[in-house]
Amino acid sequence: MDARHPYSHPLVRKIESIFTLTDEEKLALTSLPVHRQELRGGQDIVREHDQPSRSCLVLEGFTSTFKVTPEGKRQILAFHVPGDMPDLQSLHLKTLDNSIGTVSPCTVAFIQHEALRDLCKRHPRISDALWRGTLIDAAIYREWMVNVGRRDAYTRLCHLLCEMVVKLGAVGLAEGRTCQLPMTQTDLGDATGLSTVHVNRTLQDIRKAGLVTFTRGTLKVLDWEGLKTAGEFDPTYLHLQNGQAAGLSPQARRSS
Amino acid sequence: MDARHPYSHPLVRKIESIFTLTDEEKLALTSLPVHRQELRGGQDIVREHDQPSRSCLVLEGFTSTFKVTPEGKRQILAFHVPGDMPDLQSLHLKTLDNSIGTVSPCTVAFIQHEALRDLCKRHPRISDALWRGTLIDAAIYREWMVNVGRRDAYTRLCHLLCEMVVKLGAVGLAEGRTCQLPMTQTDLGDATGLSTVHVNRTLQDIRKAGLVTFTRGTLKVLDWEGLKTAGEFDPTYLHLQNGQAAGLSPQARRSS
DNA sequence: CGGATCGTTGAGTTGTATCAAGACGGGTGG
DNA sequence: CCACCCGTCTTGATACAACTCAACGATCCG
Repeated sequence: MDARHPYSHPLVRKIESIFTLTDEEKLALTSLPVHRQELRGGQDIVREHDQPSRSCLVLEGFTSTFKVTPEGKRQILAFHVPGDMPDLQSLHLKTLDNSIGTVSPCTVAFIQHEALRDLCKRHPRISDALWRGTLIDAAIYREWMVNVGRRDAYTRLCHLLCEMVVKLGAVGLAEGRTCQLPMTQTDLGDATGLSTVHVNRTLQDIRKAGLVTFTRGTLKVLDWEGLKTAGEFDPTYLHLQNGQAAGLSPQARRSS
Repeated sequence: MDARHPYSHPLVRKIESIFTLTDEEKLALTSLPVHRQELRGGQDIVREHDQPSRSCLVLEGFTSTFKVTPEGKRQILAFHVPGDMPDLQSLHLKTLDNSIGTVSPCTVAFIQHEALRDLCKRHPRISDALWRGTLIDAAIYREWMVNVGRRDAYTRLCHLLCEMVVKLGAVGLAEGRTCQLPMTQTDLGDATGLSTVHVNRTLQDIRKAGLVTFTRGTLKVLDWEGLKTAGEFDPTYLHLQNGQAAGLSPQARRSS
């Protein structure tokens, strides 16, 4: 068990960042029956038009939500980090309208809808917290739409890098402003609506400007203020509590 | 009261398209205290960074959710039609991350968060129905991201027109495949991430192809199958029940 | 030491933006 | 009832951001 997180269950951690759970609620969460699974990178977890009877919780690694157009173009709609439930929506919407796959090797936990529904019925506050989580996902979609629709390639990529650093910082996966980012340039292109070639050239520009170093899997922010400005990044839409929005790790936050 | 809709309260209508409400639930919904307001077109209802203590329900007219970048570019994130609650999310997220404004003259009803929270606590099924509604909003954001990120102008606009016809059909506001669409070409551009000029030229192409007529606020679909194909339109993401997805008005559906 | 995946570069093309100006049409006031 | 105005729609000319195609270099790994 991690000293920083007295309750290691990721759902407990996540909800406790919003309000304090009672012992009964914690017990209900930690005793949820789950089915753990290890997955390689680049695998599908669920596919568009599936009608799953369970949702998944990311324990380790990165997953993405995406759709593919009839011509075979892929649009990544979201990246998910440990603690996220990328297809919680299937609890209320029978048919999936997007696919979910792993970006890097992952550990995921599957939870039956029946168990989740039971949990929500018995614990309305947990139900509300899960609802809130899906509302934040929607807020991120909104911001990504602005990104893709109205910003140029340079701004778009800076914005995405800012978001990833802050999201990872909020779950304790960024040391200072350095983090593991396993996605390929093709992934970044599919997430920002750009071609791989253009992502490559634009990343070079961002590096040349001295904002970050970013080589195969690790991102290091050299100039956070500069990156934020270049990416027009305002973290309001992530709806984080307290100092999480600063993109600092829990340790750094405690000492600030 | 409208013969087609024995309960004219828009929330009752909307939820009853998913499951049957008990009399008690209907009473709780219809007796919600609301504050009605008439608004002209082009007015803001709420603004980014507001912390509202109420949410609004569109009774008549069209509203849009949007954000504006630092350089003044606007991205419209959603259009809302009567029966929608465009800022229901503020019930769980304190600070708004987007603005909402009227596209055409509107009648809206404001409902205090306190009343909504009370309603949800007493009636978990209604709470779930509202949650479901916000999940569908998120599904629409996802589809729009594909639209803006991966489709060309022609396909993008066809897709948007398809969506509007189906959404309006589902609430009984489309006669056959004709409906009122009060947005300007600038609005369409801001929704699709295109410039006004390009929207204009592309609409001309769509008209020339014989898919629609679209002048002065009314859209008439001439070739529904053609428009659907051109727009790569698959209504799964709207998560409608029954024949609503066909884009027919309730009358047409009944007789089919 | 292949083979596969990912990153990098160059050259040529194109979809869409921008700028600028005119046409239309509905509303308002003289 | 006409003149004017403002928002919207339309058209033309030009510019450029980003795409495509194609090839080559780096790694990593079995």
